[in-house]
Amino acid sequence: MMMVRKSKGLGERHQKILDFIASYQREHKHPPSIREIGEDCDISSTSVVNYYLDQLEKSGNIERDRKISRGVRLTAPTPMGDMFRIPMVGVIQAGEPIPVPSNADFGSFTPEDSIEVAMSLMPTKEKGKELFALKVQGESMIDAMVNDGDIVILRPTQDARNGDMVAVWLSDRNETTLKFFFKEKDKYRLQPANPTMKPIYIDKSEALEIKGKVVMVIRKVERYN
Amino acid sequence: MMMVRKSKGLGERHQKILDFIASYQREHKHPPSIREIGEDCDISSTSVVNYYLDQLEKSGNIERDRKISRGVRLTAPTPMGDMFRIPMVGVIQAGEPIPVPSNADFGSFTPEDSIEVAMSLMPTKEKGKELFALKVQGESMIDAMVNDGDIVILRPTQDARNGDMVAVWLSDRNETTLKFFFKEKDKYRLQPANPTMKPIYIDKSEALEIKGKVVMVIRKVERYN
DNA sequence: ATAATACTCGAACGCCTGTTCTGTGTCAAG
DNA sequence: CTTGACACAGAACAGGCGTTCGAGTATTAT
Repeated sequence: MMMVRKSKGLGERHQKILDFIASYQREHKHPPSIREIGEDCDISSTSVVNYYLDQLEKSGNIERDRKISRGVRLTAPTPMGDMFRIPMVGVIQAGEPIPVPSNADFGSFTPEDSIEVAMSLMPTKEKGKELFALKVQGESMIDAMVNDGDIVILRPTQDARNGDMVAVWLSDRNETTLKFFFKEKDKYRLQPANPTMKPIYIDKSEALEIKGKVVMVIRKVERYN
Repeated sequence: MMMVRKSKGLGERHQKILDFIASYQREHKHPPSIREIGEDCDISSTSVVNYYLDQLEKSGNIERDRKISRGVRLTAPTPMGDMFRIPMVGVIQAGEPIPVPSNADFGSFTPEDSIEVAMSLMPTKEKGKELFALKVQGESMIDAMVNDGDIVILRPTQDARNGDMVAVWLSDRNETTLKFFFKEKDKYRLQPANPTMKPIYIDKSEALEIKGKVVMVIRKVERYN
């Protein structure tokens, strides 16, 4: 017959250490040292703290940077810092060209004119790319299911694959629009996102400038606050 | 005549240090040491790094925990921890009721079934509230400018003010819908977000269950990645 | 020119911290 | 009883790290 001393994987000691790391991190903005953990959890020896820390690492509750001071960090509750800052470079509306930022602009973003998006929300490996955001002005994009005030996040590009939602400038028509892009035999098909609406066709002779690929749309439904 | 050596507040050296701290933090999950900064920025003396760090602290670009190893952290680009974790409790579609989570559910969110939203994106003081997210299934919400696959974030509530976008369950019609809510003299007007579409009117005798107020809509336009 | 300021270097000091090793007591299995 | 895994203490070691000081050089103002 075999009896376990502590119920299962995590004993009371483990939990207390976990809690302490979390609260310490919140308060000090950086992780505690082994000795600080020991002090709080009434462990007089650093080796014992190390002992538990090893277990917590094996069980996946924490990560450790060995040899490095205060190299403990919680795994689960702290995926933080994983936010993406995207510069808000202007507005997008039917009658105006799309303001695509130059590469130089990406370095000097102004915190006020940018939005933050959690990385976990980002489509796969769109992360790390140069993205920019535009605020939709007017109701000219409703056929793309994008409303006035919405924020569209795009990645600058000149070409698109079939099925991509792109922002295009139709210089012949002097118009900016958001559509799904399909290249067909002798023309381009620009399909509205709203399935009840019909596509428009652009002859390949017509000027069609793809400005970017839409990565995300964010709609804040706040009202007079 | 007065010439400034470096353009304004931040010189090239300052900027490089700032950039390095940011990239190091991303890669190592913890801040660099003074010596590591010096190595990267071609500064041979730790005192010089300290010299610049002091300036960056005074100018408010970084925060320092003196005496503590790797106690540098960016202030501006790292308002981190300011993310909101919202439980994804299910799907919303025309033919199905809305799964509103019980209060107890909010505590035990599963990281996998939740999304993170930067607080700066949140409508004013929606922060700290109990919010939940639903994934839109089907194209039945297109009249609300919400497409298949979109994520709607709502705040549970039973009543709405005029102009709020609400998620309602019309039990008489056995239908879930997202509409702008207006209370009129003898009936409710449910206005589609798409301005080209007509509102529907619900008599006050009909059952109209408001399940929540829409706070945000997020559309990820990723395609087969 | 001269002085003040900004910037840079190198080295040494000393604390902080993670690591490791030895030793003790408990408890259950053989 | 012996064995061994487990939980813990204490001490010592070695390296990492922030701090400080003394000194030198360039740039700018007076």
